Amino acid sequence: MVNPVDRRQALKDRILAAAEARIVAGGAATLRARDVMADAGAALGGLYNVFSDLDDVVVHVNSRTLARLRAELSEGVAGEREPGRALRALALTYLAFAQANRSLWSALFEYRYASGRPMPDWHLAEQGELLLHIVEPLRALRPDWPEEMLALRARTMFGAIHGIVSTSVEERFVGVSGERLAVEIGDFVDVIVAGTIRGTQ
Amino acid sequence: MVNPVDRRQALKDRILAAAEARIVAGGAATLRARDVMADAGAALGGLYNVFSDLDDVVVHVNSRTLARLRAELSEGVAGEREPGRALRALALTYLAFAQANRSLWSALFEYRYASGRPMPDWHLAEQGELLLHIVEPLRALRPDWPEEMLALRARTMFGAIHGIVSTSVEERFVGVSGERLAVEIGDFVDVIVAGTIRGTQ
DNA sequence: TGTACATCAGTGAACGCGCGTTCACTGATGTAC
DNA sequence: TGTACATCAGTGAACGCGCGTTCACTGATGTAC
Repeated sequence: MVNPVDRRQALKDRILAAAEARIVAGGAATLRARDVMADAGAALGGLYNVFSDLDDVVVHVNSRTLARLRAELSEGVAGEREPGRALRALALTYLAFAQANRSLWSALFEYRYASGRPMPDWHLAEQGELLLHIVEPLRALRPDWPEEMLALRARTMFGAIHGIVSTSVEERFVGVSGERLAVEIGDFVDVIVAGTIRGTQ
Repeated sequence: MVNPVDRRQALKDRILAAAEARIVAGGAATLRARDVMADAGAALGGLYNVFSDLDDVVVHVNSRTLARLRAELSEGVAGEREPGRALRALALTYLAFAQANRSLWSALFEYRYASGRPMPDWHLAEQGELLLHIVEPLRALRPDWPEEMLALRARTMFGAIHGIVSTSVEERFVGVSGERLAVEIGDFVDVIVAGTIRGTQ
């Protein structure tokens, strides 16, 4: 009756949904194979039929989170014709996403494989595509820059905004209200943009 | 002959030195009580005579790392009378420290207690003092700002530089040579400083 | 100086348990004739 | 349509082990007399 490929996919989806809910509730570090499979309504061993191991499950959850983030970033800049405003919108959307998805966002950037294996290349490549969202408006701002320079500056901007956001999400140092932080990040981006336009090289 | 308080302190020091070396070699996540105590030349149980648990050892290593970092930051700005140059020096010193102490630096900012307990307050307070290094030149730049504003901006600057540095140290996205990164961060700080002087509020 | 006793830092074998992963089994589904 | 057989997704009890932490013990050191 039911296509076995569909059944398999359905199980995968249920596992990912369960794992995602568990990460939202308690963070990736406390994720347990037993809990996930119980929530997914399948036997423990079933996990290893459709994923290579528990780390693999987390990476796939991260991949989904990343896709959602990228979709929200695209939506966030939609309609911003002025590149400076687009960069501002990206940063603020990034902040809003991190605040609204604390645990999933942390898992995306802090989770490490057990035994120090590196993350799989396909997922690192996905993460790298985050920079494309920044490169575009940056190119509009500085059409004179070569591709390499654009990539480097996009990386720097991402790092800076990511750092400010994570300092806040992890509640390091003084607490700041969400609104005040948004203003702070907005001003910050404006300063960078002004400096980028002015800059000569 | 030997003062028991000294002996105790000597054991503590040996444990911290051993733990530090292990973290340097393999990161805090792979730190094992057995390895540390073997390296320290003492029995496994001895750890619990002088520290409350293994997490406690890591926090004390982090505390030492932080002290070294702060010392290097102080040294890095020494003699910089111009506040803009001082901020630049702080950022570049921070980068150099992170590059020269990858694992210890990661442990300092990424390590989490098992079972999700929060870090002890005394250590969070120590971390908070990092901001003081930034507040000082910032105040010289903008004597008109109230204390609160200085604290907020210091936090933002720290987050931004920390984010750029960690993006690099964790080797996320495109690789960049150390020298190129230093130039990038230097330029970045200059832009922020220029914007800070110009800014009105 | 010598003897008996008290203290307690230091020891390391043993405990305990959490948890990822395996694997022999089963039963539902599909296929051949 | 019916029967025998093959397949394989799905099962879950059991394995195995890594490792933090404990605790009854010991022996070196200090103290009293």
